[in-house]
Amino acid sequence: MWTDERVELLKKLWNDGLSASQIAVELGGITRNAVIGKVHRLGLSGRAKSPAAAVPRQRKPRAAAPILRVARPAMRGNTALARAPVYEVEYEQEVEAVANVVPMGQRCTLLELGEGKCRWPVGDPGSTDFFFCGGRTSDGLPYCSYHARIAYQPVDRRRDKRLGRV
DNA sequence: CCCTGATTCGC
DNA sequence: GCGAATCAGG
Repeated sequence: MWTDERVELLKKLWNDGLSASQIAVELGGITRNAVIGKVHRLGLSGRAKSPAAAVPRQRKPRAAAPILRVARPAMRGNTALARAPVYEVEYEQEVEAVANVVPMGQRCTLLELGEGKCRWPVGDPGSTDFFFCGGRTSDGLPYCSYHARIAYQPVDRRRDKRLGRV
């Protein structure tokens, strides 16, 4: 039922650049088809050419969130502990870099993981920004080729690579 | 496959 | 007027 109120909200959200499905969720109890249909009838159709570019995703909203780290391969017992402070800082840089590389489309949650999806974790598991890579697994490994490359390098080499000392 | 908006057409 | 089904595109 399109009350004046809901139509008003629809106009606002549509002009704010939200997608039809997002608006459908906001309004509730309605499908994106209904939203699109209404948008057409209102003559609001035709927006920004590239919605993807129009909606820049936020990153690093939190300044100093507590870091909960997941276990990662290639960590070597004692030495890992010794270099933890340094690694911590660099890990955040790595996350930022990786987060900008992994396409939105393939990212997935824990429950969405499955055979053939890269299980590499990106970010702080406690954060809403956290996600698993979800890329195509390579050669039966649980990682995509990109992350497999990182996973099987010793910590030292990985750090060197990040610091441009390769 | 995930998603996007556009269009059609029976209700 | 409404929106599910379908289409075309990324």
